[in-house]
Amino acid sequence: MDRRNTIQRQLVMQAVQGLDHPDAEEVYENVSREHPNVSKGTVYRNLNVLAAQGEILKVETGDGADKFDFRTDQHYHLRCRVCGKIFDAQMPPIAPEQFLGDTHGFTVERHNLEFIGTCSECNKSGGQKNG
Amino acid sequence: MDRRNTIQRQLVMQAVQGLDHPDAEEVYENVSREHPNVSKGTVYRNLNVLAAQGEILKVETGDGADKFDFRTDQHYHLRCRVCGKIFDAQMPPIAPEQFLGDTHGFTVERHNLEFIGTCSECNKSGGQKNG
DNA sequence: CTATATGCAAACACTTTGCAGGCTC
DNA sequence: GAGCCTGCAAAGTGTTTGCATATAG
Repeated sequence: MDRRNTIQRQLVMQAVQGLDHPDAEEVYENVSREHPNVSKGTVYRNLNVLAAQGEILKVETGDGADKFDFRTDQHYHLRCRVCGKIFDAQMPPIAPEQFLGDTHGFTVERHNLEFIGTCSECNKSGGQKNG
Repeated sequence: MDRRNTIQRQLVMQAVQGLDHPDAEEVYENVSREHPNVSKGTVYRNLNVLAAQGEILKVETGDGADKFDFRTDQHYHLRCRVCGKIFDAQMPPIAPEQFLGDTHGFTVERHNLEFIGTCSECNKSGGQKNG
């Protein structure tokens, strides 16, 4: 766990902070713009390192590529099922564990709550998709 | 949308009903046991058709392969971050939308709530993993 | 009969990894 | 200067798809 503060790591961190729920590809493009020599493998590795350290959040949507979030406090997301974009939900953290019955030995560590639907952009363009 | 009730489709449906949150691979193995000629592509296609028709539920965990669920009523899952298995949560459906503020034009259609942690099996074997 | 479904294999999207050399501390 | 980190490219995992043929309705 003896981590080093490489240029590449800093660039990846800055990209995540400067973008809105980017995926690895978007982070790579953003970093590449100024530093074309940084490889995609390094971007993936650093995203994982930063997420493991808790400095960023990996958002596994199960719908295409994973997204990354500079907000690490407990919060929830809206996910558009048409374009896949993620938005922060305006909603306070809840304690759903209080409604949870017997878990049969399962130890709950955290929870995810996501709202699925269509974003305002996709609503406009009438872009529908089965769902 | 003129669907046909093929043997393969029925076999896939039965496999999902007979297994506990299987992924496509498990469904394929289960079907193959008695019908080795059924191809994996057909299993994937039918899982998607059945999910689109609402006869089964596709559970996108973002952690490895998608899982499938014969329960289609609103309910929640516990997901083990060590072995990836999914369990039904003992918890009534909630209406989190009532806590949700301005969505800026995003139309919410449904929500997912999942609890992440370690299952009783993995607790026993002391199988830890970063998390 | 005809459109939907199948089997097969190749292609796909996203992510991880082995290796030799480079850089941080 | 020890060992984490990088760039590159290849490999890995899970899923979709093009095509010719088969089959449900």
